[in-house]
Amino acid sequence: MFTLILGYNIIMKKNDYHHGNLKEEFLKIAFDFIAHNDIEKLTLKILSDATNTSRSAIYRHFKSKDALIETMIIEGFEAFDAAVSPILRESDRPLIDRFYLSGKHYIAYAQNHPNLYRLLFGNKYAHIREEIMNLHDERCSGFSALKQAIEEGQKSGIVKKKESFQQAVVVWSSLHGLASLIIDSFLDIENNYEQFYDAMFKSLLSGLVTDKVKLLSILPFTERVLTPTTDIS
Amino acid sequence: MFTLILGYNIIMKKNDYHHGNLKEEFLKIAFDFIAHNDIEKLTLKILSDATNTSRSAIYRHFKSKDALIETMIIEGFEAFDAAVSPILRESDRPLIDRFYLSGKHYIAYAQNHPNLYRLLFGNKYAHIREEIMNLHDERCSGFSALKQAIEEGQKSGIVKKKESFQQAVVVWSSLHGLASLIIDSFLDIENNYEQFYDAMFKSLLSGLVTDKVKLLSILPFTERVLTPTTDIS
DNA sequence: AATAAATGTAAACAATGTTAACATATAAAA
DNA sequence: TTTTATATGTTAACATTGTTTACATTTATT
Repeated sequence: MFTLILGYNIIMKKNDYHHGNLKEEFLKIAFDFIAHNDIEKLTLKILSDATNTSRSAIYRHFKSKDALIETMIIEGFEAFDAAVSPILRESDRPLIDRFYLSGKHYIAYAQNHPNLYRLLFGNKYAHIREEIMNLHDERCSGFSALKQAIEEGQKSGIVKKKESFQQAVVVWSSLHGLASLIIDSFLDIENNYEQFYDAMFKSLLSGLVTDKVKLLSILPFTERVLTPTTDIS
Repeated sequence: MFTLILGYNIIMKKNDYHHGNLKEEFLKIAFDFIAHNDIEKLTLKILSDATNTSRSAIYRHFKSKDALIETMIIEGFEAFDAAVSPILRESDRPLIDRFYLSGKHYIAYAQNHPNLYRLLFGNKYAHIREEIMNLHDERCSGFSALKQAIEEGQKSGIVKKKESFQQAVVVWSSLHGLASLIIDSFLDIENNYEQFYDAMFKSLLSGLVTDKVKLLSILPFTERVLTPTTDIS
């Protein structure tokens, strides 16, 4: 046992050997850290200090720092997916509403968890991400949910009958691009990103939807859900 | 003077003090390096080794590593801009062709210079980029060229009369997103990115262009320039 | 020719990820 | 229960990195 001093007062005593669940605690601290800091700033010292362990204790639970990051990426994708893709599968909701809402959740999640989003989709740990997943496996369920929703729209005559993979890439590119521009602060209108998303959604929709549906479905939906856009004509 | 040995032969003699133009040589080596390697792998040791100087020589020419990166960002944006935005200003070329070509150059430049693209638009050195430029100053001429081209289209009745800034953001987001997905290898069809770009361009166009132009201008242009898309209907 | 400025070097720092040798607590086997 | 193996923790040392300080040499200026 040793005495842990917090601030100026002796607060608690703590068994310094066999922490209990150090592995989970490392992960929790790491996720807490990137909630407010860039992933690049995360060091092993931060983790050992926060757990009152030695600098090499983490190597009993992760083979390397990269292995810790790998676990974070896996868990991160699960959390991201849970926030975005279930909406696409809500078959009782109108398809276009599902597109709109899941995209909105995509942007919102990126904005609320910028460091996690960069960890998942950025380049720094791409070598790790590439090892554990690709676009076509089931772990990337968000993309396949999008593709399936597009195919559902094709069957019901709402969506143009093109290659659904290509269509999904177009949609995803736009979302990823807007999310990236927002969180990497290219767009300085910070808390009003919705105007950009709505404008982008309208554009995407006009590219996706069949001509015969355009006049029927879009306009009522536009009035019902979208924020009004400034028409300067 | 000292003898520089390259390979097994004594090739040249070289004054080891006062190199001449070390600053430019550091930059050249750095740009050459990121042509084939990630910017994160660039170390000061690589630069000093390549110039046969000491590890601290670079501090006579740059205040810090970040200052070197800053210069690279400035010069990098100039090169990127020169490859993408002049097309938008070629007033003798049809506007839609200009949109199409400059976007294509955007994607191609990103694909051919992935590490430079990430340096310019990624998060790692965002703190440096933010210090030296923002979307609204003239150094970010690519964006304002896009915005101006959109406004030109509005005047001639081709482009919908909405907020041109918003429209430009939608276009840029899509390009940035697609470029990022390509260079961060989310799309494994490496050398056939054109199908994605063409699909995206069509989608963007249908969002930008006025209804009355849609049937007149797009279809001929589509047949003239775009690669045919697979229609699975 | 003397002096100042520019440009180079060498040596040392702290921070980082990592490993090796060692220590102790817990679980399993006797 | 005792013995032993395994899991988990510590300490000390490494090389690598960006950086600074003190010093050296070349070039430019007076």
